[in-house]
Amino acid sequence: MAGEPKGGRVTLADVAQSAGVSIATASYVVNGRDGVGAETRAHVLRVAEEIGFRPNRLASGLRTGQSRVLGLVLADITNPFYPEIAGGVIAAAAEAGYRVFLSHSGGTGDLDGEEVRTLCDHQCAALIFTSLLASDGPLIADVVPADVPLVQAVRRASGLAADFVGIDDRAGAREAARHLLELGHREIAVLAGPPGSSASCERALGFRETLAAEGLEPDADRVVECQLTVDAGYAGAKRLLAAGSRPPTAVLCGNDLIALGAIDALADDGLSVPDDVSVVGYDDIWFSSSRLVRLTSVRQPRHAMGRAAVSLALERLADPGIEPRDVILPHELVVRRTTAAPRLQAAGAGA
Amino acid sequence: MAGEPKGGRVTLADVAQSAGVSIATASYVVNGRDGVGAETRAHVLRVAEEIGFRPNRLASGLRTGQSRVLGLVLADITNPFYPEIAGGVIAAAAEAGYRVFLSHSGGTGDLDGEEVRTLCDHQCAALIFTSLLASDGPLIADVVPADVPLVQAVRRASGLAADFVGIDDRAGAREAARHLLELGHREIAVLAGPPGSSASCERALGFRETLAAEGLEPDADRVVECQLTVDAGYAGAKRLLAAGSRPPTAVLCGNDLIALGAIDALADDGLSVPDDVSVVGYDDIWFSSSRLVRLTSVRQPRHAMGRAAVSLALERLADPGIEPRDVILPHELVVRRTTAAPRLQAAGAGA
DNA sequence: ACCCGTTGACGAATCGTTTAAGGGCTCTTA
DNA sequence: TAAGAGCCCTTAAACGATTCGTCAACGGGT
Repeated sequence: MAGEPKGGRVTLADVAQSAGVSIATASYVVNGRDGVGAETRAHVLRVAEEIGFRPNRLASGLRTGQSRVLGLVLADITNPFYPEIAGGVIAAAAEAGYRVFLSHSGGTGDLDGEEVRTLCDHQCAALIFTSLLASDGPLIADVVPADVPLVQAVRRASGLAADFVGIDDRAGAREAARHLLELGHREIAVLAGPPGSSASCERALGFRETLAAEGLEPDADRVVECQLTVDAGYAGAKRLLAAGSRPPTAVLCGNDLIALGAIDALADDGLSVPDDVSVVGYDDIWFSSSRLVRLTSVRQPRHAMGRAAVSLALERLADPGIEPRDVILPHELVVRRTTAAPRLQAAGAGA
Repeated sequence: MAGEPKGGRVTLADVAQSAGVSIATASYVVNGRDGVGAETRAHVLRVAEEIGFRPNRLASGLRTGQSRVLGLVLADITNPFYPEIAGGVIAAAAEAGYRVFLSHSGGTGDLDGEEVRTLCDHQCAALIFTSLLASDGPLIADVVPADVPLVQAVRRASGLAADFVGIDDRAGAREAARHLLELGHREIAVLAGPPGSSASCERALGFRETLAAEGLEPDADRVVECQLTVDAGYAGAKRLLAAGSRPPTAVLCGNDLIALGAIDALADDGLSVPDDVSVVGYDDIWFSSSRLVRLTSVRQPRHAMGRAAVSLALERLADPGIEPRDVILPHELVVRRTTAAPRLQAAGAGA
């Protein structure tokens, strides 16, 4: 009955012809613009439906310069933290009629300029970066057109005035450290994330300033920097155990993956968690709440962060003039089974 | 020095003008087509670089009808299995100069037609679905234009003649079941995935036919179907324990998330794994290899599956005529610490 | 009866790229 | 030297949608 006239897909021109109106009118109708009579509108809509019209987003994007597409750059897609952010981004984008391009910048998180450039070639309306490194700031400015809004999620690059969504990493870290102090720990090590990541820096800072306030600034071999992976956490913890004369009674970790690796390493050395050593993670990935793990960690509202990033992007798109904003979402220290008071002999040994 | 002539971005026309050639020539050059003199070519390339030309993929896509974009639909982005497939897809796509749109169809995995339609509106060159349900087949045919190649990964929909990439789920399941049999288990329960998923069905079939071959077809209350999540696995295992007069000595699970939930539930009931009950998962998500878990599971080559899906899509794009193909990748039963021989009293009780 | 404001619809230019068709050159060859 | 063959390059017409400016028709006010 109602087939496409040509071999290809149904275009606005087909709708216009079938409905006996001009292409312009058809366009106004399908876009819900006014200036079209109610009758005509209804008729065109019905015809469009009948012949199976679907707008070509390439064409409309070309004409308007607005592609209803967001670019999302994740650092490490295998870290469960990021897919959940992506979930929030995709959901919020879909609600606003946007689609999202997913990119990932390899494990280390440093940005491939060409990768981002090709993303921009598709005329993304805005770009959302999780996991920028400090050094990515200048690069990005070169690589993405000035009129494309940028949103930084989780981490921020230095020298980049762009909207940001995240949590107060330092405050979260302070709470984590204070939790250990309150349990009575005094021999506390830090398995920090890489210094290029602003979030890792803030966390490390929060850990250390809280310990320092108690006169507990840890010495150099009690602070190890490592990548944000299980393997790196394992290796880092091994290094920690090899270096100190005595193992720490607690470890503050830059994220949950490090914490997981550390727990493995401790177990390898016959140290049990939390009886011998307490471990605190950061991010509270879903895994951490499993009964097998029960990791004490600092929870980030991952899904909400993704949604907020989209809001920031769309708002800036609507009004490019506004000042860059920071959206700081609430975090929460979730205490589970990997932290406990230190053993008596260890706690009393200092005197 | 070299700035854009207009306020907007640098177009091919700008390159042509700056280089003193026609737009057509500029186009031939940037696309690496021949029929352009070596000198001219070099000159145009230099100019393009200098003034910062970047092709507008919307325009080229509109013109050619080919958008160098792949659509990827994942069921559950929080299941670590899928992001790794996505990683493979994105990597392979990038190598071929394609970008990928990421979509996810909510936890249950049933497809939202409108979601897929809007994906197609962006003129995706091909679509890759992980996690189709049986009932999605007819829907998809209605929803995506006939000239867009479809690739099914992991699962397949019934009545959809499209390329497929996955593993031999039934064979993997048979190996898992045989592993338990060889350990001496006779009281084996199954926590199967939802029947709408072809992969879950195949696995359940593989489990059951292997048990049946030993005369061990489990009775109805030893087979529970549940969604592919930790929570569902937990609930399913609870149901299992409540139903049977005696707990099984082993449980075969539809995927690792179910297995994780089951382990939690067993622990809740004071049953230890593997001493009281052995548990086998499926998928071998990265988590399962953690020392905290050490789940016996069937490994799927996730990254390779993503890459293979892209290959299938691009090959079909190049030659739409070829017959639908199945790419079956190798799987591997990975035996870890959640499976062991049954307790003596349990094993001997049957006689 | 005339003018004017309003409403509803349309024509045509435009976004940036690709590509078929064509047109000057130079060079070879008879 | 004229014709034919390449080689380079250009002209111009698409692709499918948006949108500005125009215009016909209609009704009401004077």
